[in-house]
Amino acid sequence: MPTIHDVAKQAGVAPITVSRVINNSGYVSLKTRERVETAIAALQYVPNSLARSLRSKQTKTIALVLTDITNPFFTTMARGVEDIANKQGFNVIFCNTDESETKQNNYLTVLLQKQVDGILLVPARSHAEPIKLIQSQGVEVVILDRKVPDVQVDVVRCNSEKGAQQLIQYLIGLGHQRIAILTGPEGVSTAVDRVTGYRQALVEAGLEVNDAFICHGEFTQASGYEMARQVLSIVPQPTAIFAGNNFIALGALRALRDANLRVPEDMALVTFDDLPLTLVVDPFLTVVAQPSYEMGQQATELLLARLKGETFREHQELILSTKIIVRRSSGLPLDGRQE
Amino acid sequence: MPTIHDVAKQAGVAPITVSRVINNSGYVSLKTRERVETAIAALQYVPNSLARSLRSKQTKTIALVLTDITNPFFTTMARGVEDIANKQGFNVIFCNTDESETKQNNYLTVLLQKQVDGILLVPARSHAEPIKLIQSQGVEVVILDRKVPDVQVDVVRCNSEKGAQQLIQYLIGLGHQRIAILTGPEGVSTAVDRVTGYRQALVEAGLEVNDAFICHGEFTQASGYEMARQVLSIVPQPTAIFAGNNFIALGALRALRDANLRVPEDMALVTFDDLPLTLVVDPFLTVVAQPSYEMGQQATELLLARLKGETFREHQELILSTKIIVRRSSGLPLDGRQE
DNA sequence: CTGTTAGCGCGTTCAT
DNA sequence: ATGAACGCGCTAACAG
Repeated sequence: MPTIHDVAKQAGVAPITVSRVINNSGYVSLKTRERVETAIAALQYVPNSLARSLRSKQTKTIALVLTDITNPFFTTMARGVEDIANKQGFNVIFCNTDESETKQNNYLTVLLQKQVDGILLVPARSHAEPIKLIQSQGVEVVILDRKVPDVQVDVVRCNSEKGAQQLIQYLIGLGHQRIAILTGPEGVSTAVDRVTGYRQALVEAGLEVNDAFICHGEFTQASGYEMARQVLSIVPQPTAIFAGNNFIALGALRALRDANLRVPEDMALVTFDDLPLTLVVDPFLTVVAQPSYEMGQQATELLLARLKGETFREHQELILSTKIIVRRSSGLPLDGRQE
Repeated sequence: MPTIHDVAKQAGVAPITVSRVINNSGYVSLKTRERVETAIAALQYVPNSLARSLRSKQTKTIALVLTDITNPFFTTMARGVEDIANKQGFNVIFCNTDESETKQNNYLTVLLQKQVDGILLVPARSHAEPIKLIQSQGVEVVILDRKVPDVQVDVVRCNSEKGAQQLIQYLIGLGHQRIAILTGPEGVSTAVDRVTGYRQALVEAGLEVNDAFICHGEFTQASGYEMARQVLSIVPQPTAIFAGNNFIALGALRALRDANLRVPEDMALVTFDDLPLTLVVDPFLTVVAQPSYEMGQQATELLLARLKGETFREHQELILSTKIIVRRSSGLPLDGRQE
């Protein structure tokens, strides 16, 4: 492959001049520029960004490390990240950890070796060490979607506690008293916070909290299915189910269908996170929607601002607001039902 | 950040010795190795893979360039790629082109600059140039899912023509005579091939091909919705709809629901590609399933074999077989219907 | 506006 | 079993 030297020789200039043309840096006369560009085209020259980055100390690349690339919540977030990054001349590397901290840490190591300028991290677990590792290498990092204790770092997320609380308040308002919650692992902040919000809503309404109605599993359809079966076996059954994310909701929906329970007539179902496929799922789901695209955008802007040298700023926690979207799956007030 | 020199100094050895320890290459005495490893840990040394790759001429990284990262068909494929690549010590960079050739070509340029060892490409359009560009830079490439004319290259895909033909044969067997096909852009081989298979099945059954029943759009829900509305306005209406991919099927399903048509009682619906969410979609869809995970695996193995120097082999086209999965959406034989 | 010098961090080559 | 010298391809810093 041709190098910058070959181009320089062909154009009859010094390598640095070629460099200036490529990067639009410094002064180059129009005539020289044209000769260089001709040579570049003739040789099909492609700059080696490894060499460039080694010298310039920046890769113009950031990474987004997320936990489930099959979930539209995260792919939408990824779009937000990519759009902002590209606009500012940065490339994005996507890494999928499958909610595994081991996979996550392997990726982080690779990314540090590759000298990415910054990392956007949806942490698989609430541990500070991986974040501190990144920071110790002088690489900027912003945490997305979840919070992590005991570490100074920028965070962009939504308020899971409040979102859950409001959703449960809504269900209580419809007359529900036995509400089950099916959510993610205990080591993940969003899963835990949603339970906290759930408890608060019940307590403030003077309702009893039944621990059997609180299920921790995975943020997957399969786990949602299992957890739903589990709570359905409780006597007396809940009258409503709150799914901790969109995939859990889909799994729960299947379990309800298999149990010949109609939604919402026999069981109300609500969830966190909207799904693009939500409009083919019957019944349409009542959800707490999080602005995932904006979360990606904001986190990226924060990261890039730091890369531009705004390191003097305090670390900040940006909390975006959620929105309840009421659709059919939450049903009508219970008193209106004929049982 | 510490470099290999810092580690060497700390351990009282030459940099090259540290290199040997890191890469497990050459002879290093156990004692020296231990001293070096202690120094690495103490300094929190992370090797710079830019420098390493610049020197060694390989990045141990391949890229997967695909057209829609929100589609489970492709994310499943991505898993297949990643699993094989990681097993062989390679990292994977994922790039999403949104079916845009412009985006695709931008990514290809970036990837070549980053000196990836190989590229797996789901081409956005049937043009040979992007592929020839990659090859001209001495980078290995394998084409996935779609075929491209006028270029010598490895391809891993399914037989869209045959899959479509079989599916339509099945519908004809049920008694359908007016079947509409809603598929992707005319510039994409899979979209075109599915139409070809559709035509063949009709012709061989002695049925007339009505061009109004052939719709090209995008491989998206929105486009599926629009195309479905369009064919529903034709008099006489089709009795069955064949969606060119899973997202088109979901869009069509919504359109049918909005038009108060029941599936399959009023209209049969079949599609290419299975969906993990298929089990929450009502009714369950009859599909031609493609082994997307295996496609990713096979393509990666082919690519890595080439990277290991098996360049002498002829370029090959690997065609994996599809499978018809009959579920409820295709309905019963038409004669059995009461109309 | 253009060029010279030097070096980013690492691994290949050859020597000891 | 270990090390010295060199260069991968590029650009920062300085000179002119």
